[in-house]
Amino acid sequence: MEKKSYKTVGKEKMIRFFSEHPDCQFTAEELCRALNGDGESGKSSVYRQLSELCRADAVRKFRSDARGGSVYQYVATEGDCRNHFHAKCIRCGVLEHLACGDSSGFASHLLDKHGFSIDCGQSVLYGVCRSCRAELGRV
Amino acid sequence: MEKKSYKTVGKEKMIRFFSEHPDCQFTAEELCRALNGDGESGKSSVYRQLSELCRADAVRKFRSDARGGSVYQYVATEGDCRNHFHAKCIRCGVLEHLACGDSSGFASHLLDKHGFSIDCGQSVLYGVCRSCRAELGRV
DNA sequence: TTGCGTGCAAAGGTTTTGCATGGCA
DNA sequence: TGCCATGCAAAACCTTTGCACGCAA
Repeated sequence: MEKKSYKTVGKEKMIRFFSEHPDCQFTAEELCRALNGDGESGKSSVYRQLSELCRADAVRKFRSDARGGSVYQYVATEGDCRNHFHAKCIRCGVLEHLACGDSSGFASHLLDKHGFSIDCGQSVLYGVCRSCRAELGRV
Repeated sequence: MEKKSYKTVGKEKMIRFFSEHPDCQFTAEELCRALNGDGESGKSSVYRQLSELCRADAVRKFRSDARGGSVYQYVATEGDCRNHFHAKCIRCGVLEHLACGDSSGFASHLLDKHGFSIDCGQSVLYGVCRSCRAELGRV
């Protein structure tokens, strides 16, 4: 049994914002600010829209290890991101899609040798990206 | 500049409790109960001890996906864990240390080909472990 | 008109912080 | 004796829930 759903400006604004920033992660508060101007109004609506989008697999929720909250990211091409790892720079925040052979090879190795079936969508590697390493001189 | 540190019974009890349960994860509330008998006294001390142990890399903090809290797990071999990946089962919570050649090989590949310097300590791969896959039948 | 979406406020849970007291060195 | 660790309470924080109103269909 499907539930009815109305098309509202709030929902559309969130989906548009997400689709315009496919590789970025946002906290709920950042989304409130981006969608409503100030940061106070409409928190509950943002949370309700987010949980609905998560249920529909259009957005993925990550628990941010840094601080107590969560971050949300658009799932642009659904099937795609499920099959490769992601590396997130802890300095500039960029998210890189590791869609290369070695990435999937490593996943196969984990499954074959360790019996571990990785959920790539949830698995984010943290480190420092190339350009930030250049800025820092050396890591 | 090092900070002084006193050896107290509270700290010792926590470290002993953790070392007696090396592969288990506990919420802050569970630790309060285990260390103090009841569940109410000494919450703040438990949190302070935990954050100190996390800073010392003796305990690792994971955000529990179920509800808003975190779980804490003892890190048996301290320095080692900085040089290999970890895979955490999203079903049973077990943490596997991927201290094999392919693991470090993948890290080298990320550095050489993608310019990405991974911080293994922060990078946890999420998936389903061997025994849970067996229980589930198939994944 | 129906009932879903919204905004506001309040509640819920987890973690942090302030402050006075107690205990280690 | 100095100062770190503790316990308690209060605050901060993120998220969920209740309720009345507005708006889509």
